[in-house]
Amino acid sequence: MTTQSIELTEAEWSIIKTVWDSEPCTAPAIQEKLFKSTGWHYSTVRTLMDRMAAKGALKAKKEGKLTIYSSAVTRNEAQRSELVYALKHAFNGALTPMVQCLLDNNDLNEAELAGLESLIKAKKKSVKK
Amino acid sequence: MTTQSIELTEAEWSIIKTVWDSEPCTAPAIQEKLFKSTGWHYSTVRTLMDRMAAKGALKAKKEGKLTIYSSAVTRNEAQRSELVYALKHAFNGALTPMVQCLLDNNDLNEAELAGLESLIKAKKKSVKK
DNA sequence: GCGCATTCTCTACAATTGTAGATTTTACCG
DNA sequence: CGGTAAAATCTACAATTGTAGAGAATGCGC
Repeated sequence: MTTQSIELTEAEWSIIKTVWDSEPCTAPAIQEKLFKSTGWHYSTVRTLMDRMAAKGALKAKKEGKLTIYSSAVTRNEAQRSELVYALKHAFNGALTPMVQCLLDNNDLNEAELAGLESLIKAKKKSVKK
Repeated sequence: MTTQSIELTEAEWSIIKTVWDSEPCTAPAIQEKLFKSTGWHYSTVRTLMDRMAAKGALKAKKEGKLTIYSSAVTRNEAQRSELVYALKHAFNGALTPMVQCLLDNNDLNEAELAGLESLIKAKKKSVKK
């Protein structure tokens, strides 16, 4: 299994997040949804989407005159790639310092911390098993 | 305080990590240290370092014919920027899912999980206070 | 003072990324 | 059928990123 890891650029993240929320979809639909936040015109969105299809982040299928897009990577895969990138480059692959940095730079309230704690507890259980 | 957040590219990460380990330093020194892993020639490293100085990631100071470089951002600041980037783009700013993804995609042993747990416990204490 | 090694400076160039205009095609409505 | 709106195609272009060569400057050792 070639865990092919697709790196997304900033603009591509905007696109794919919108696609995830409404796939299958057309470029005009994505453009419209993104216009308010980005101001991107149709050709911009379209170019981005075609490039993403070319690099395997989206799938494109022609249906009459329309091109229907859907995602080719799941949200989880994309998130994982992003984290792997950060982990490798910024933290030399060491996860604990990464979590440390996360905790130190976001002020979480007690409830959130408790939430994280139980995530870890759950994980411990599944590891032990 | 304008928390100016410097985004580093992949190549720039390699450079700045080497600089952190030996600053103040010269470009030839960095080039030599990186040659084995990257194969980069002097001009490549030099160009990267000058661009980084231009964008505020490094400081450069002329000393006779030599240019002495040092970092303009700390490791921690750079790490934080990288995480903020991932957090914003991939996780819409939600930290818990990010940690979840981290846990799910790296197989940690019990000891590491215990380590994370105590990080969180410690954080909880400092929040409460 | 001269040559040699070291370092610097300047320029270059291809690939990727962000952004979009101009023109063409398509298909539905009247 | 013919006009119009929607969508597509094609081309473009500036900025950034990765990569480096060619030639100039500097300064040390003899």
